[in-house]
Amino acid sequence: MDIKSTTTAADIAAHLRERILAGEFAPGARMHQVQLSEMLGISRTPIREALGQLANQGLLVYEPNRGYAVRTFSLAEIEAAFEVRARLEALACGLCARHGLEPAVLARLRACLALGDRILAKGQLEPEDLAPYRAMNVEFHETLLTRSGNAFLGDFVRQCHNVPLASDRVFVWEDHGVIARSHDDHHRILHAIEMRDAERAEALMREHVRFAGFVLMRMLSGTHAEGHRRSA
Amino acid sequence: MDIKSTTTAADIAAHLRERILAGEFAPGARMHQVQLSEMLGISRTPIREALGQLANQGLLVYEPNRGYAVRTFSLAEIEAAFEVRARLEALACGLCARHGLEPAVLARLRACLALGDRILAKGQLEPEDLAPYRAMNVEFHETLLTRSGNAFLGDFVRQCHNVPLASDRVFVWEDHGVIARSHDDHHRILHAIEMRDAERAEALMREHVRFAGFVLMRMLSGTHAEGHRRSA
DNA sequence: TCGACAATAAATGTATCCAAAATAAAAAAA
DNA sequence: TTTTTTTATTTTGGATACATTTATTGTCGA
Repeated sequence: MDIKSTTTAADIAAHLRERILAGEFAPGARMHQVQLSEMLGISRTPIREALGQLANQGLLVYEPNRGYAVRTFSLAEIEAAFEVRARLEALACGLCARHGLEPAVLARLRACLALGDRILAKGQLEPEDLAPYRAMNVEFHETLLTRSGNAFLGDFVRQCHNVPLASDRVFVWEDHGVIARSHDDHHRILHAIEMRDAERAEALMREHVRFAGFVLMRMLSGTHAEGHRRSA
Repeated sequence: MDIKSTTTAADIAAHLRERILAGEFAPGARMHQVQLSEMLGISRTPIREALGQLANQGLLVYEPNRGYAVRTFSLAEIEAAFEVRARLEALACGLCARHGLEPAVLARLRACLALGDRILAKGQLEPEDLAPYRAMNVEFHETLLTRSGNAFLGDFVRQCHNVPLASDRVFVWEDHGVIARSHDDHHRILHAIEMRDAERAEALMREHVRFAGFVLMRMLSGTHAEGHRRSA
């Protein structure tokens, strides 16, 4: 369970981050420094630095003289994270539409849409298609964030993105209808960007993220069945 | 130049943060660990932890094997920070209007407005009124952020708030007309919240912050001789 | 049996030491 | 003189040792 020999604090943080998001460290679990240092074969100093980074990224909580623990996110916090994401990704989208995107970037986004189309055209989501679709989805959103020209958006959205991942790992986006609807959003969003319609692109992305949040909340809470209204 | 004897890494980070925002460490300046440890009379270990925290908060930049340096913010980044702030504070404002605020909170906000009214009623901003007005302004915005019920908003906005402060020119809002207009915004914002008009509260706060950003950008991009360092 | 207090164990916080990398400086070659 | 190479110094990164705080547990007393 040791990591590669060239270990810097950032590497350790990334390593632990993966394992936390994978659910290997349960929410609320204490992150003992000596235990981790023995587990990874590294001294406590870089471990501490990595834990501090993760705490500042919001994945761990820290109490003085009591150490770090995996942060637990309430349902309300997950909802709050999606609310913020919706606004920030909408802003990124609007910025992209406003100042326009380079042809190469647009081509890459269109390629994302085409891949999603191919996967969804089967009418059913094969298990082996899940990872490619997720990667495509990440690239689509990340591209808009980075190409918005506003560096804060990406940083904050990534922090928000961790929240549901760290809370519970019992959700899979396997519902074909939900994904198809979400992917249709992508089409309309990119179209609005190409048309340089910032207002529309912004509104579409906001609802797109809010819809994802709604679906996730429904999966996590299990009972909320109230419909999610979408504006055209 | 030493700090209090009970020094934890968080204390050191706060201490350095103050001094960075006060302009004591110029943007781009390297933060030498041994130098800081001698300056503060503390060993390097907690210094390193504090620097890591500040870097994660976005006040410092870190390069492996080259250490930390005070981050420099371009004009575009300052503008970007205001753009994000505008959306996030608008969201906070809308949330407050949507779910309503407790009477005690509303009373506190009204007290803020009253204080601003008293200060502005003089027709001219006295130097001794600047600090109280600024404190009032901070309390007004912070209250809405914390009472929005969305913890991410406060965290992110505070990070954005550091950006213009960390630029090497910090300005005071000395123009009576600008402050009067800004304070009038406060009135209209609170009124919208009291009326539970979330849409309007959101739009007002968005424009309010954007206006502040616009004014600041004008000051920063114009002849920098007009600016005044923040007084201690 | 239950609670309070004390002693032990464990974990965190800090300081110091050593190694590796980077920067600066000095010497050698063109 | 300029460039390159080598050496020395500085600075950061990691490991270990010590101090302080917290948690656990065991004992005593009511």
